[in-house]
Amino acid sequence: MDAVAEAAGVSKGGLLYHFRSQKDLAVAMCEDSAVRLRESVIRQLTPADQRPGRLLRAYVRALLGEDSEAATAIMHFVALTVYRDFEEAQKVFEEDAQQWRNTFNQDGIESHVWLTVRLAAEGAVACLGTAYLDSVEREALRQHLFALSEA
Amino acid sequence: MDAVAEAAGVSKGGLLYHFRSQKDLAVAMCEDSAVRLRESVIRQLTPADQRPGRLLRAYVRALLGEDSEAATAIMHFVALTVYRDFEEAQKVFEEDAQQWRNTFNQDGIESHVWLTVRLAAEGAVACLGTAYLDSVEREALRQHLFALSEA
DNA sequence: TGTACATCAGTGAACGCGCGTTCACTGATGTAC
DNA sequence: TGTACATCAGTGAACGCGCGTTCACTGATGTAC
Repeated sequence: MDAVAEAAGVSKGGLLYHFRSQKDLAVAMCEDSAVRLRESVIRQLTPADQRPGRLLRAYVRALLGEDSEAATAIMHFVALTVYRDFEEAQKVFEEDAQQWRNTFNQDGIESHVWLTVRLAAEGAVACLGTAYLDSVEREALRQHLFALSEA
Repeated sequence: MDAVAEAAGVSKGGLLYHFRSQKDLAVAMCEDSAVRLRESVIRQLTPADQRPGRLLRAYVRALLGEDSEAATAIMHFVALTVYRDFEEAQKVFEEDAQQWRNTFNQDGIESHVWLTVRLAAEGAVACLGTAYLDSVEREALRQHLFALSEA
């Protein structure tokens, strides 16, 4: 709460005025991170690319692109992990998950392909900033995921 | 600390006798989860399978197999996420990461392939128990990752 | 146009509870003589 | 073989600090008359 209040430039009391409790704030943060990730992916859609898998490629760019975009993605996956056992947050994620399923199913590629590419990108995001994925591996993965999305 | 002490069948004081502080305990838990995952993967190695990618297939089985094995994997990836900014824990993970790189490089398949399959499996583990991956998708992914590991 | 009242978006001090940590103590086991 | 002392693996009560929450209060803005 201290950290969030400071980052928001508000007193702790002021923060609690907008969110009745820490749990409320947590749920709001989960919602926000989901929305931000969605917006980030949409920003990565390029009009030039209209082939099947264009959404998937935008997803990969959002997750494994420049660091500023990746930070958004990291936040969402950290939230998903940290609030894994927090019921109210899971409800938020359920809706988000269903939306993604729907949009990926309209992307024109087989579901086991987008599942693989998408989860590989997410696995990579979870490893960003850790010793499990260096920048060379990250770039190699990016290229291979683009290739897979064209099949 | 309460939860760990209770699970270990010891008083909180007794727990602190073995680990000088909560941080010490956290580092030990990270080490333990890394070791357990490694053991879990080794258990999944089958003598019948000597083709290239056999380690990768064992990895996929350990992460996406029966729930009892998957729980071990989940614990490791939750630890990696939760202690993302905890220096002492990252040192543990660095060594683990290097070991995995070495063993995968001896598995007889191209690095961008094992990177993709491995990260997809890890991404899936992170989603297990959440709304982002149901059991049908999990099984479809498993089969596709096996297929990719044969190429 | 001025006055009175209401609402809103906060402040910051105080509270109190949970939780990590400390500490004096204990019973069992080992060791020296 | 008995005695004295040391070490080990804990116990459980107490401590104290951090942190989420509450609350009385405030200044700015809006509204009714």
